[in-house]
Amino acid sequence: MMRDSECTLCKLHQTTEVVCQWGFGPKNADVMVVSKMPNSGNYQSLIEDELVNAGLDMGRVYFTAATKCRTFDQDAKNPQIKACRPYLEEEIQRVKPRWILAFGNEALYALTGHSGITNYRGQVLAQQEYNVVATVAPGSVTRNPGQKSGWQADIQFFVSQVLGRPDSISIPKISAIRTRQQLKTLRKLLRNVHTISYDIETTGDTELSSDAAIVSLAGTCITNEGKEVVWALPLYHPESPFRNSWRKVLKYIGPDLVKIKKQIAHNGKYDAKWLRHFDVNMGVSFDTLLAAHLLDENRVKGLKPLARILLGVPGWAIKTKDLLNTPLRSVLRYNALDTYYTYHLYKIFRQQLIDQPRLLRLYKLMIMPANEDLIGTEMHGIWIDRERLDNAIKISFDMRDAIDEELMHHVPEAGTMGWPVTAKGRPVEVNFNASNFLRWWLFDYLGFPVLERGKDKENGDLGSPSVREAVMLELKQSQVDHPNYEVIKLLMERAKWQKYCSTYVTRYDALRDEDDRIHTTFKLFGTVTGRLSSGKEDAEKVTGGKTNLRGVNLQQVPRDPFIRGLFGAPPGFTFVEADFSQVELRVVAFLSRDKTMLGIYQRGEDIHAATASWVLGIPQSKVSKEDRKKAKAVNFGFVYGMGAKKFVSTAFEKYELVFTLGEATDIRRAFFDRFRGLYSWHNRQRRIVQQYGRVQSPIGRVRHLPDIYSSDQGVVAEAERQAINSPVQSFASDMNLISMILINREFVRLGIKGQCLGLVHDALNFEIHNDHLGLALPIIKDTMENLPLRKWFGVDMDMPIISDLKIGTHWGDAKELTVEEVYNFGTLI
DNA sequence: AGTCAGCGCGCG
DNA sequence: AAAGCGCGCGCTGACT
Repeated sequence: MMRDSECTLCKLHQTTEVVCQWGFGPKNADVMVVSKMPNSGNYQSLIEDELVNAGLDMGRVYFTAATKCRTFDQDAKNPQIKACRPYLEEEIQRVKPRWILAFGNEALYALTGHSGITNYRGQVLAQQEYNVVATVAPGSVTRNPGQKSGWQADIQFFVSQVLGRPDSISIPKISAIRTRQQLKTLRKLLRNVHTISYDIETTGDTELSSDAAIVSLAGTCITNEGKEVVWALPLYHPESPFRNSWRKVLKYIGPDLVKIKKQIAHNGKYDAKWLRHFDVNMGVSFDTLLAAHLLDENRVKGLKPLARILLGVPGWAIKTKDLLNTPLRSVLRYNALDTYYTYHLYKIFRQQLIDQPRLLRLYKLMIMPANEDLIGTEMHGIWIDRERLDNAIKISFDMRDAIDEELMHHVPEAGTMGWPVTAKGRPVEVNFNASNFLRWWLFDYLGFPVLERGKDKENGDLGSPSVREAVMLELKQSQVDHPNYEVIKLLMERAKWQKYCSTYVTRYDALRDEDDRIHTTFKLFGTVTGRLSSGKEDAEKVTGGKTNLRGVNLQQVPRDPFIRGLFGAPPGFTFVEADFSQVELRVVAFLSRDKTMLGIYQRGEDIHAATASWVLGIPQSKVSKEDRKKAKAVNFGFVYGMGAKKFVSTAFEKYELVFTLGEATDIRRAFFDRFRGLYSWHNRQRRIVQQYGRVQSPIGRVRHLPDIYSSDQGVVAEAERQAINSPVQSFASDMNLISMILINREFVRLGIKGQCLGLVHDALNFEIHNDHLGLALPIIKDTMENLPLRKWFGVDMDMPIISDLKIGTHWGDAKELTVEEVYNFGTLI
């Protein structure tokens, strides 16, 4: 196959200026660079500079493209990439490169068939006759400068692979513990070390499943004489000499293991939970993942990419999903290298933290103590009322099925004209979820108007008609006279029950342990602002798998008492929710120094009620709960940079309120007239992020915003809004985290039987023994309202902070306590 | 049977 | 010219 300037294999030839442009470079090159399309001068020199900097000789590089047509303004979609592949294959056959560097998703797809550049970048993807390393496209780096450092690291990695450079850290000698004698020696060693970096390999998804076992345990130890020793201990692996006695072996070395002063791990909460489950009370005094995140919240945090980028070591991955069928030798080597590289990352991150004392303080005072507390929270779990759950499951399914039955009356016979078919040509099943069937039925068959569409398809077709809630709401208001009007109302009601069935009640049931508790994972590295995220352990994220999934998101339990009322405290205990009142807006007032806002809080008023009374023109005493909720959307939206247009849509979608664009513009203007200080604060944040490329919360948590240097105005504006929001969201959630730590400490000190069950951004949930409520409630409230911010961080919070407490047998029906009740609980009952 | 992207919606 | 911020996850349909 030769270059064909008349090529019509795909539609791109219709719109391109150059059809089928061949690559260039020496015909015997052993390195090939493949990008999205024949590169423009700018990108070409950007790439060449990077490669030369990394030490690659351009004389051995051939440059070409995934699709051979020049298509500046449009992306080539997968069908077009496929159509163009023969040309690329022909080129590869001729040049015969050993190494190929792929830029962007299109090149990745053309070379490997994978898509999803963020998942595949920066690693060797071995193909038949050559190796591929992929990274993001140069265009995406200029658009999002935040990607630049990762992009450079990928290119450096590629070049070091091509050149076969010696690794900067040599692979250590690993002692495999295979005999009783060696086990004894290991125990002796453990008694003589002050630092260990440790890691385990496990059988399954969760330590709570009945067949859970630890396959191997490894460590990198530093002896009191300063010697590094790397060892790996086989446990449950089939080839392990300790296969049948692995728990005894663990028990044998456990006491010496836990006594080691410095315990380092990467995402150690995971390992610590497993070890504690098997009675080895291991801790984490330095977590390299958490350090990496605190130092740069945007970076990749996996051990492998960190080791690649910072230590320059080659990959050492094995298939961790199938450890029991992997030779023991490989498992032990893998396990040991994890600990060895973790130890070296520790040395780097420790130094970086020492160089940034504010971050070091956050790390020592907040991050690591919180990590320890969360181990307890996750292992303890949250109690779910089984009787209520059984009932809720029944009702949810009954309601949904009853609605389905109603809806079926409006469904014609299968195979009616136009009824959608599967790829194989069979008629699809009736499906009232957002499916092809529903779209056909609603818009074609029943004839409701299409109000909104999703993104256009890859082949250029129009996007599918949207059936999202806002669209249904619009139909509900505008189609009253439609003969099938009731279908709309039924579908909206159905969506709620369907979500309950699929996402909540059945999940809760599947995840409940034998003590009716649900365990989730709280990530301290899940968000760029420092909030926690909640859900599954990364290791347990298996797509398609329906069984044995641990972790539900405890931060998105619907407020509907029907669902929230399922969670609670077991008999003898009380559920307590402690909520920071309007904390983000208090922080906004604190940071912006806006006089009106400061006044509202200093007078002890409620800002949402104040806004509601102001917008509606009624006295604050007449503001209803609903009005206040609406005002909340106004406050948060405008404070964080929402425009009038977005305000119109959220007001309708969330509250069914109709504003014209003009009215919204007026409200927005009036809002900033009222809170003038917000203007200058917004501008200040913009200046700071423009100048430094980052912003900080009052206690020093950093948000890096390299996108501020983008050439795209939209991207810049986004970074500016993030610069406004981040310090607020970050500070508010850190206040919550610090509260948890201090409350736990106080509980321990006073022997209070109380357990923190989790954090929901600006709220803490507890389960407290009934006998200790009188003592615990004031501790919770006092701690949250009087955080040692001045002592710990030199921050003077001249702003009243209020914590509202609710108690009940269940989360969903917890009742708010008055201040009086909080402080006199013991005597009031 | 597993993987992936897009959509949509739960929470703060 | 216009632009709220921060998350996790279930379902569908296309693909391998």
